[in-house]
Amino acid sequence: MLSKRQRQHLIRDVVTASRVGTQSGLVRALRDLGCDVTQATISRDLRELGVERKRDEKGGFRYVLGTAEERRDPEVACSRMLEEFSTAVLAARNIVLVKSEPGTAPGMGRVIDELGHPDVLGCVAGDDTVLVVTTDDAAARAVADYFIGLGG
Amino acid sequence: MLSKRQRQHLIRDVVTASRVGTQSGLVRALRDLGCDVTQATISRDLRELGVERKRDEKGGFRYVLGTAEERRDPEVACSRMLEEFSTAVLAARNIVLVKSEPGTAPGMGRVIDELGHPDVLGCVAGDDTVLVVTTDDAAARAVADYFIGLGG
DNA sequence: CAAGCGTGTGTATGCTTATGCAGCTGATCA
DNA sequence: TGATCAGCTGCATAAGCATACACACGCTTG
Repeated sequence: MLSKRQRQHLIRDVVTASRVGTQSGLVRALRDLGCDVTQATISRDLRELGVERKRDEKGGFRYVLGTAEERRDPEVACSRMLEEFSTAVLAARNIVLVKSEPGTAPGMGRVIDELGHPDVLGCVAGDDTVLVVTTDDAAARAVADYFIGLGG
Repeated sequence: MLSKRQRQHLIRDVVTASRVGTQSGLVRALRDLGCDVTQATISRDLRELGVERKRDEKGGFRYVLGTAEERRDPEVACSRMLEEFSTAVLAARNIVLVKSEPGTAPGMGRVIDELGHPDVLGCVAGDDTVLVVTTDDAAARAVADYFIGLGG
């Protein structure tokens, strides 16, 4: 008998590697890998792992690992993104410019949108720059400071 | 009897505004709003709308609108958003202004971004307005016409 | 008009997932 | 040691969702 932790790890692997879309399918897959367990347990495991069931492109179902972003508080997500990828945060007039590693700006823009910050009107992400438009000049400075505080 | 389109619009509203987590709950909510329909139809509607069922923070379920990038065809997504939520599309210089129902602009902006239209440099979404910046004046007119064709 | 087709819907039902309950196991503590 | 408790699991079943089928309606075409 595998431990709960091992089993859940296995579930992650199976879900990542194959296209299983039902819990009974998962039960079978796990049995083939030497882990005998029932659907009820799988149900609870999937919940604990944050695995989601989505439609795939052909209309069938598929379990997928929840993305990091979906699991987190938006502010935490934003904080991590800023810590990891931002290279500069500047305020200019009512615009905040967030410079980031090449290719990371769209994701950065997304988490910034997710924040739902009241002073942020919206943002435009290029490849390595996010332009955040705020309500006014003071708001831009405040938002920039906020981003810097978050890890930018 | 409401049209399918109206009903689906209503479903979006209900899903956005309240925390309904079952299809029968949705059936009740819609009945209260004067739309009599069965669970089977809701099931099909949710699929067509790309609505997802997720755990909320307290362990219960909740339906949520899928994000733009999770939908298959960006043009279809954009078209739906425009049809349902836009109230005006205007071109001014190299800017296209898309006016929309209050609160819908951020979503609208996202699907417009998703389009990856070559003449669109980026956009900024407020609460009920999306500002789309295009390469030049002619592009703005072309893009505005394109949006109008899509259902704006 | 009639036939044929596509779309939308409800009904009934099957499929899938969630969960109450009880039993087991291992840890802790007096 | 025995009592107690928490965590994990399976079983049985409830809750919830998807869909095959049949029918109705509107459109098109000959």
